[in-house]
Amino acid sequence: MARKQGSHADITGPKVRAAALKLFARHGFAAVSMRQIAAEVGVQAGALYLYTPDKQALLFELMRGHMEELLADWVPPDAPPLQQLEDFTRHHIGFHLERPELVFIAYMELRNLEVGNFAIIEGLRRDYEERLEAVLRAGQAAGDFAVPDTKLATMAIIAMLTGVTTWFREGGRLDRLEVEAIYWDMVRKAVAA
Amino acid sequence: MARKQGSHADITGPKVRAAALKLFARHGFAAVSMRQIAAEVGVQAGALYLYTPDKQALLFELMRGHMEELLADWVPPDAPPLQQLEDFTRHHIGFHLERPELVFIAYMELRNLEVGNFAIIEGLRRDYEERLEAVLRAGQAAGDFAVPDTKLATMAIIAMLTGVTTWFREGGRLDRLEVEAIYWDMVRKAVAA
DNA sequence: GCTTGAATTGAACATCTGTTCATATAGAAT
DNA sequence: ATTCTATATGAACAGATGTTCAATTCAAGC
Repeated sequence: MARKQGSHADITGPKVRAAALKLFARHGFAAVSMRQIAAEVGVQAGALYLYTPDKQALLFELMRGHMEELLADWVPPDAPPLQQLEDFTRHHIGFHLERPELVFIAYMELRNLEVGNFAIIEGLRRDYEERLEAVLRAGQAAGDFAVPDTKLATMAIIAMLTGVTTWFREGGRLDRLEVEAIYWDMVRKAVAA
Repeated sequence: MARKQGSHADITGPKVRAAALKLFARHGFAAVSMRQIAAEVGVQAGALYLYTPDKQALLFELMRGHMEELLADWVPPDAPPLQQLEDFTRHHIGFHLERPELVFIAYMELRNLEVGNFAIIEGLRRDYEERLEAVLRAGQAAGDFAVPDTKLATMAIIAMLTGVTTWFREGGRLDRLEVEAIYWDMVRKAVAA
């Protein structure tokens, strides 16, 4: 029987995830203690275990949620490969710039996942890469692209685009749309026939 | 007065750095204890402090050595910008593939550096980026390249090239020279006039 | 054979780790 | 007013943490 408005569970739960996100991104999973997360939430360490079975699950759920949102948020539009690639490029940059902390965690904390959890995240990542590679293969088959190796091109493009999160600062010299345009220019030329 | 051959200091010192390198790369700086490093060396934890003032210095010296070697190992050849860029591309990939553990640490453990150490490593990294950007600017001025923004192109190229270390496996489908050639093809086209 | 001193041990330090659980609190439902 | 229960506390657990240092080892130089 759920409590009504007075209940704190609906508030504390998200706060725990938000605190873990912030602190893991800032200091790294291994360097953050459950007591630090609890302090950020404004609660004692023991209370965290009402919202997560353990510390590992806190990390895993952040990463799983991120990857599943990424996969749910982009499907290739019904358009020629070149336009699909532009859509992918702009979406990848935009999506990642909106979630710098999750991106950081998803790329840096893979080695702190237990083997089973790692396999799941790796699988989701491969699904995402596969979507881009399918676009490149289609464009290659259609003669729109000249990509000597679609697998390498996939990895190269994703690494290049994700790198934006390492230097982009809101309010800096360029806004997101300008960055998207410049990167799309480079991607387009890199795969051009 | 240094001991002669029987001395262990000349052997244990490098072993300590090698053990730290291996374990930091595998599990992350924060997740590795001094006792684990000592066990890897075959020594007790206390003995490590004959070779490093503390754990932080162990990390910092690994990163500093890596960045300084990188900077010492590549200077632009006396050649046109296009050829300088090819040389940079191939060298960056080759250098990084030869040191996967150091690369991993240099990119993942920045947040575990104390502020002063962080500033030093960041400075070295900027020096390296500046070298690539100078090549791009020269090529742009000469009309060889059409780069809308040399700073962004610098970051994009470095991210793309460094990404190779995340998937490359020795003995895989492609060898280093093939990878270098494919990446050079993409870089060349991405900046082409 | 004795002395010297670099190299190493192993115990000790105060503090922190993730997790559990009996107990307390306080708002909602009766 | 009383009961109920979701929510939270705070102490306890067994062990790990980085670092220090007196005591030990043992080969080199005399």
